[in-house]
This record gives sequence, structure tokens and C-alpha cells, in this order.
Amino acid sequence: MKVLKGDCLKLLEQIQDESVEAIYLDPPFFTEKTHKLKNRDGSQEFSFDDLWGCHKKYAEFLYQRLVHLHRVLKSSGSIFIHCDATANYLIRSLLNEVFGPDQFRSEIIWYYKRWSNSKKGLLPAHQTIYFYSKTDSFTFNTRYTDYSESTNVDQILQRRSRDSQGKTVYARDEQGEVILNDSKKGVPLSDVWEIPYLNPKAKERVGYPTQKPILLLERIIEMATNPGDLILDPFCGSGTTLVAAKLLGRHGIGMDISDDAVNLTQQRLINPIKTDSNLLQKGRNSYLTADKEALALLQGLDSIPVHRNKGIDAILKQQFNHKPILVRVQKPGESLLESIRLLSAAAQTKSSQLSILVQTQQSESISEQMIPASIKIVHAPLVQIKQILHDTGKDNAVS
Amino acid sequence: MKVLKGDCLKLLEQIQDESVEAIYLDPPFFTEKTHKLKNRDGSQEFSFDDLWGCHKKYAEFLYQRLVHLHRVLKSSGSIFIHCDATANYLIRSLLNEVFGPDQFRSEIIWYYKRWSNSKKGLLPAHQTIYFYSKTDSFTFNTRYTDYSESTNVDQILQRRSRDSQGKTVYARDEQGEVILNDSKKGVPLSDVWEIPYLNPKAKERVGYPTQKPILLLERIIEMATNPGDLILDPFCGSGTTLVAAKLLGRHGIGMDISDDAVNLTQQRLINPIKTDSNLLQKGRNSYLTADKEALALLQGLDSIPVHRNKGIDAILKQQFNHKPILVRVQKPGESLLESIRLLSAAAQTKSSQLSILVQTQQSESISEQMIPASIKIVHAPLVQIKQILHDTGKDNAVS
DNA sequence: TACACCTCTGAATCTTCCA
DNA sequence: CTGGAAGATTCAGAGGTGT
Repeated sequence: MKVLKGDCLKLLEQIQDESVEAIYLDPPFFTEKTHKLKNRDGSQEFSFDDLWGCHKKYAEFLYQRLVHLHRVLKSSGSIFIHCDATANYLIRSLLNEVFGPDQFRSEIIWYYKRWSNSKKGLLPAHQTIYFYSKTDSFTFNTRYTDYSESTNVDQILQRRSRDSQGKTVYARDEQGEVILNDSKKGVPLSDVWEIPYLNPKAKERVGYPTQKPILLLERIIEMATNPGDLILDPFCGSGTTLVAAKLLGRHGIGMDISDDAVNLTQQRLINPIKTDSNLLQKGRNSYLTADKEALALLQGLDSIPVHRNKGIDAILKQQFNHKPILVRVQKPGESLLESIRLLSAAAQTKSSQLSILVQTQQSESISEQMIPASIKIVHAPLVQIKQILHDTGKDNAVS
Repeated sequence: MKVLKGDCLKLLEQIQDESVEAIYLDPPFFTEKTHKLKNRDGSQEFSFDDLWGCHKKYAEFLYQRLVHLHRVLKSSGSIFIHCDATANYLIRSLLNEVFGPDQFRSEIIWYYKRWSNSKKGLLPAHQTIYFYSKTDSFTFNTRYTDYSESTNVDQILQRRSRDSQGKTVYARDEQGEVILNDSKKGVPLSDVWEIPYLNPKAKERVGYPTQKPILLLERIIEMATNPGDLILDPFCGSGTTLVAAKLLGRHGIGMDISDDAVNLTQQRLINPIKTDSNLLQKGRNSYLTADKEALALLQGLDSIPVHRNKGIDAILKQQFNHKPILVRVQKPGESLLESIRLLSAAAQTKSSQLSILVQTQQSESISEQMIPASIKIVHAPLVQIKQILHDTGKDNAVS
């Protein structure tokens, strides 16, 4: 691991041709003031130079460095450029210029959930990483994702058979459930990655403005290099790339023009802290306490699903007496009284004055007095249907 | 709804300045190959004339049209351009030129799950839509989504304030009790949208190469326009934009240079929109299909699921008078009477003497006489809950 | 007009508490 | 003591407000 201080343009001169397996960079973006619009009537002939406009300086800056980066890359090497939303199109053109359009591999979308704000418009929740290789024979380790994470993929993994008309259909067992394929290889990683944003509470955080999650870099490094390979980050900032490289047994060279960045990086390399994302490790589904079946019963209702809370499955968006309206769906094998108890407890802590319990199981009749006034009970279709069958059965003794 | 045949450059001249609220376009992509796709029965063939010799020619082609599109847009209007991965950076530059970089609103990422393992590298699974507005005061209807699974909604409901050190803490009243927030709407929609790719088997599919899911268009239209507004699609293709616009009560103008596209669009607009309507409703409830939704309501019932379009969703294993007991779940956007009619018809052919209808929508009260004796109606939780809210609202005039 | 400061916000962690 | 659930905390980014 080497961390060099200075402008990477100069520092790169010391790096040998074709010596680096992978490059990751998150170049600084110069925010320049907007340029004026020219004639919009379309009368004038279109010129490509216009597109560059005032960004010429920045383009030049990056272009020079990209040329060097291309030079030091091995023929099996790849480059990953992390882009600002305002500059990605610019960087893309430069990459096409330096690496060639044929060497474009992927436009990786890193997306995440984030705090919202009152912005008018869509909440920005992704960043772009361009992936180019130097030649067509580039190092690439295919990575598979767990297919169980996504229900859509489940469908793809369903076993197929032919129906009576000879059409391909999904195979189903006697219960009508789909049968899954045996293959457990998983789904090849796509170019859309959900990786949690570096959380405000994460210990991994070192306070650097554009700090990236180690998990993001790990994925890139594992994908494009093998252990022992050399990785270069010409704008290393807080040094996440090098930390990830070290954790994965790769070599690394970092460069930054700022003293602080270089110091920070060296410090982090001595004692790398990586917060294992609970979310990523266990998967989103591990948080779900309000199970799918329960929420399905509430479909169409204007409600907020509630997880991480045993007593309730949802809160209505509507309020009652300025207090939340809680909803619980009776769970299988749970007595009605137990349901009422759990819901009552939740209602108390949330000072709710109106709660709704969806009864899903037929039960012993319980006295009205055992139901708190603030709890209303509604019946799942199943319960009502069974009641109907029971009633008609009495009249009409045929099963 | 108007569908015009011809090059949109010419056709746009007929459109008044500042008369359109939103524009969606999916311009022909820059590819060397021609898009050709046979209709499923092989009878018809669609083709694009999208052989652009070089980038410059393509850029010029698009630039001229963008200038006109900018002109016809109202000052509160927005434009959405659907981009191919190979051309998005180019289109982005053109938009900056014509609309101005300050009018960039979002880079929308539409992603979907796919299955393929043929390629070395990452599986492409997204497309980009650029969202620019004409001015800063653009029409925008915020849409809300669920909170993340890892979010403790319970906490979100509590009001917060700052303590003496300026740290954020929960607000408490004099008794030390937490103060609750007003009702929450959820999280504003982000710029990353997961929308399933058009299933090759979907009925929606009409055989046009780049057809987009109607759900995608629905989201854009609802976001950027209000009912009665005018929407323009200068490369309307199979007409999904216009269909979505019509279903949402907006006006629309479509243009396409191909006879096939214009005919197809007109056909889709004239034809009963029922299929589209169903699909539109289907998409509204995140990822559950109408089938699954219906089954969810019937969970735990000892029944045999039945394929759709036969008036029924399930047949109970139990019988009544040695005849099957049929179950139908009222579909979104379907009136109760319509449901009864469909179920009755099915009951007749199956000579069922007892059928059950699960009412999922609140409805006008209908007289008992309109319900055949053999049909029993049960209520989905949603209906019962709305009734409770209605009743308590009357007693307790606080929302 | 320009700018500093305050307010509001949701994700996902960290911390505490309880059985 | 331990594991897990419930509760608390932090940050960044946009808008609003006041000087």
C-alpha cells in the first residue's frame, strides 16, 4: 500500500506502463456557472463544440489524466469512474474518447435509501459508476446474487412444463404452488446495485464529505481483480479504495493532492474499520415483521406498513383525535385474546385511541367485555366465509 | 386524442407555442442495426429507420426536434426523454443545450430484474429517463412510498426538537410524555424506480419493439400533469403514452412516421381499454398481480385457485348440495353489480348453488333484491375498516 | 439582494433495557 | 449473562426565515 501526495498528473508519470489491474476514481467536480443559451430557433447549424461549452476546462483536466490512466492499465485491466449527476455525461464522452466506445462495459447504478427533504421533484437516490475495460479480454469474476432476495427472480426460477395445448407454463404442485428449479447458482449480478448509503451512525464514517461505503469498493475490487493484483486510486480522498483493497488482499496505490486526505488514508490503513451492514448481510426481508400475508389483507388501505414492532402491522395515514390508528392482523396460531393483548399494549405506548384488529382465525366466542373500547375487530374474508358455510350447513345438512 | 402521421419535425410546426404540459419521448436509438420484430403470429413486421451514420447526424436530428419541443411546452411544462445506454450522455448534452443545465430535474433510473447469463460482465438491467422542466415553477405532484423496512416508523411519528447543545432530541411535554407528529404521508418517491419489464406474455404486449410498461408512463403522467392537461409524444410508437394519458383523463397528441405505429396506436385507443385498465390497476398495487391479490384475501381457505377471466378466483374444496362453491374477489375498478353479474354467470355454467363474493371496494348501497339468493357477500378488511372510520368520524368529529 | 442560520427529514446504526 | 427488541441518535441537504 502506497499513498502519494500530489497532483496525480505528475505522480502518474512514475507509474510504469501496463502495471495496474484496476483503477477506481471519484474525480472532483468543478462547479462552474451556467452558460448562456444560444439561439433556440434551430436555424443555425448544430455544432458539437457547443455541447462542451464552459466545461472545456474541466474536460481538459480530466482528459489529460485519463490518458495516463489508460497507459498504466494492464491489457486485462478495467477502470471505474464514479460520477456526479451533473457531470456523468461529460465523463462518459471522455471515456469514449480515451478508451473507445467498444470498451464500454457497464453503467453501474449505485442506489440507496436516504433521508428525504422538502425538495420539489424526485429524491436523488443514486450515483453512477462507469465501467470501461482496456481490451475485450478483461479480468472479470462473475458474482451471483442470492435469488431469494427478489420475488421476480423466483418467478424466473420456476420450473416449467407444458400444458395440454403444448404451451409452456409454470409447473405447479397439487396445492397450486409453483415449483422452483433446483439450480441454486443464483442470479448474475446486474448493473444496478443497492448498497446502503454510509449511515450517519456508522463507525466506518471518518467525516470525509464524499466517503464511499467499503462494501461498494469491495464489490468492484472482487469483480475486476484477483488477490495480489494492483489497484490505483488517483483521487483517493479518505482512502476507502485502499482500505477495501487491503481487506481483500490486493495491493494498492493511492494519490491525493490534499495533506489531510493522505494522512487520513494512512491512518485508516493502519486500523481499518468496516461496519458490516446489517441490512446487506441479513437482507431487507429480515426486518419485516409485518408479513406479506398480513399486508396483503390490508391492500388498498391508505396505510404505512410497520416493521420492527411486534404489536402492529400498519398505521393508517389517517389519524383519530390526532393520535395514530393502529392495525394488527391476527397471526396464525395466535388466539384472539393474545392478539388483543398485543395490540392493546402497542396502543398504550403509542397513545392510540382507535385500533383495528383483523381477525383471521375462527375462535371461541369471547365476551364483549374482554375487548377494550378502543379496539375494533374486523373479519378476514376467510372467517366470514367459514361462518357462512357453518350457517348454511346447519340449514342444509350436506357437506 | 390525436394521432398524427409524419415526421414530428414537420408536424410540430402545427402545434402552438406553450400549449403542452408534458412531453414524453423515446427517440429512435443510435444503433447500427435495424430493429425488426415480427408480430407474434408473424403477420406484421415493424421496423425503424434509425440508421444514423454518425453521432453528429443523430445529434443534429434530435437537436432540431428538441428546439421545437421546448417551444411548444408551457412554462410549467416538463419533458421526459427515455434513453438507450449508448446514447444517454449525448441526449443529456443536447438537453442541457436546449433547456439549460439549471432545468435538469432528475436522472430517472428505471430498473428491472432479468435473467440471462450469456454475457461476460454485468447484466444490463436499467434504462435512463431524463427529466427536464421548462422553468423552475413546473407542475409536480409528489407521490409517496413506504418507509424502508429498517426504519422505525414508531420513531418517525414522534416530534423532535433541539436541546441546549443543539442536538436533535424527542420533544416532550410538561409531563415528560412524547409528543406525536401529525399524520405522515410516507417517503417522497426517489429517482430510482423498480418497474417489472414488460413480460413477453403480457396481454399488453402488442408486438412493437420498444414498448414500455404502461405503469412507467402512468407514473410520469401523474407526476407531471393534472387531469385535462395535454401530453405530447412525438415518437409515439405503439401508443402506450396516449393509452396511459387517456386512462388518466389527460389529453394527448401522438406522432409517428410509421403507418404501422399510427394504426396500432389508433387501434389501441379505440379498442376497449379494459385490458389496459386492468393492467393499470394491477400496477398500482406494487408488485402483486391481481391474481395474487385475490388469493391473498383468500389465504387459509381450503380452495383450488382458478385461472382468471372465468368470473371466479377459487373453488372451495368443500361442496354445497354436491355442487361446487365458487369464490370471486371484486377487482379494482369493478363495480359490485358487475362482480355479481360475472359471478352469477360462472355459477350458472357450473350449476353452483352457493357462491361467495368478496367485496373489496366501497360501493353505492345496492338493494337486496339485486343479489341472487345463491350469492353471499363478504367484506374485505378494507371495506370494514372504512366503515368504522366513517362511523367513528360521525360520533367524533375529529379526523 | 445576499447570506447565515434554523427547521425538517428518514435510514440505519448505536445504545439501552428487559426478560 | 445473553440475545433480541425497543428506543435514541446522527448526518446531509433542501427550503424557509430573518438580518
